[in-house]
Amino acid sequence: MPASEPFALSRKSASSPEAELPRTAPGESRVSHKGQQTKAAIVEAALQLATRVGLEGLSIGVLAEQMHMSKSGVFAHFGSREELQISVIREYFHQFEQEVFYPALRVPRGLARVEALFANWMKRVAIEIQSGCIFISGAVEFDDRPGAVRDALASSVKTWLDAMYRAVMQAKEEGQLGADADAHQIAFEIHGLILALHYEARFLNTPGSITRAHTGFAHILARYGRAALSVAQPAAAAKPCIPTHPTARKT
Amino acid sequence: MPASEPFALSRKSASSPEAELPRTAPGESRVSHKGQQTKAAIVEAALQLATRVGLEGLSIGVLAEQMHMSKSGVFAHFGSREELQISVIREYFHQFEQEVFYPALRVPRGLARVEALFANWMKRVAIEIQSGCIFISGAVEFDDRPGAVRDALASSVKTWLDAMYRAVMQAKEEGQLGADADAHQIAFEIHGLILALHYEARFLNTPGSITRAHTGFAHILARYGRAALSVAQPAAAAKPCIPTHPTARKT
DNA sequence: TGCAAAATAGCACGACCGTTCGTATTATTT
DNA sequence: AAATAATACGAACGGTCGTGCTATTTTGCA
Repeated sequence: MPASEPFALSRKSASSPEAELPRTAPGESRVSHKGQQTKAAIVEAALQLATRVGLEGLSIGVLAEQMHMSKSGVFAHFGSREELQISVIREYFHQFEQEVFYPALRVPRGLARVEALFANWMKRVAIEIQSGCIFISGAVEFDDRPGAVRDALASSVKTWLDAMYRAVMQAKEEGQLGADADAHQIAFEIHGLILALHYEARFLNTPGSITRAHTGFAHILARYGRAALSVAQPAAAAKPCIPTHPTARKT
Repeated sequence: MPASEPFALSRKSASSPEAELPRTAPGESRVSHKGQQTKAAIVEAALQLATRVGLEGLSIGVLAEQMHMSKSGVFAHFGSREELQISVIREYFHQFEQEVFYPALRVPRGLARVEALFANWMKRVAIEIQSGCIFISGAVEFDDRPGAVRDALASSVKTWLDAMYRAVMQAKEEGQLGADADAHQIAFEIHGLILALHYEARFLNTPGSITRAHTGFAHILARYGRAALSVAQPAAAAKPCIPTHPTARKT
């Protein structure tokens, strides 16, 4: 199981809105699920650890003592450090999917969905200003290091960026963006806003970064068609549909 | 010598256009300069190494064997790994200054200088797509790790970003940008373009990234005032004044 | 309840790390 | 030329890391 291709996000159907615990429902129930439980717990702890210290800084020893387990006990679940790192990436991608991508699918395709995707993305990054983001730290750690980890990382990121691109493309097809709009260019500029936000807010502690990212997004939309109203209405977000709205945030 | 504050870039005067070798001219000529020579050579090699593996990946052992020296011999020049890392940051900042900042000062202040700064910055990042950039990797490695290294890194980056901001501010003061232009916002968006270029070109190998960064910059300028002509003329750059011009590059 | 299998612990290994220390080899000055 | 300081070396220390073994415990099913 080379674990390279992405795990979903390309399949629009994707019914399951919430499926956390190990599958106990269907046919196969042979082996004990105790192992899968603790493995899931380990991955969860590893993800939390990796967001702070990076995938490279992720150490089995530290992870073990945090889990109140022995090093070898933790190690046995993965067989190698690489496999642990890949499991973390897979888990992170899954959370990203659930928090950012799927909720935006409930918004009609077009500009509204693009705005929902961005709003959800921003919401996540705003949290990651404290914790860190392994898609960003991982890119730096593995940009010169070929291997399975880099492949899993790159394919995950590409899958997400491509989803963003497709949403922009749909908005263009629906005539909401003007025929001259370059969807790849737009996706690139949006990506830049997210990266600048992460850099300036997390590393430099520059105040007002969140607002600037939102403003930058409005600028991008304002360049094409009559997207005037969209500037003030970032559209629906995740579950609780928090009224949280930008244009004035602390950090 | 805590080595925290930036090293120049804030002083506009800054006569010396080229001062490489140790100062043998003025009064103090006391100690031998053999040590300083090899130390400079070590720092140079360390910088080259750090751009590829990061400041955290920089190992004294590897550096030593690359210099055909013993570990302790290399170590003695710095006294600690931290001091080595800080020396690397200082050297990188100095090179950045020479290649990006000072050449743009020979261009008249205003929009032209902003374009020159960006053009020079892009030229450097285009090279760093292969080698890496310690301002970017360092931000990821030290965003959660307080200390002297982080301080040196952050102050260097801030100094440069502030220089960019001041250039935009001057363009605004000269009426070339429109009174509604937010200089901080513009600097933020430019920073995002550079970061997106680095991410997509270096990590994802996305073709066309360089062109997209240039296009994004043109979009930013086009939003304010009648900067139509400026889109096609990125202005003077470094020494050789290479005719290199964007709008069509491979990577 | 008993038993195979899965899960975990314990231990040791080799590799690499930054750092220290005593000493030898140079360079520079007197 | 002798005296002295600056450089460099080599070996070793304590530490952390991932990983490979072999026991031991725990789990789930008959």
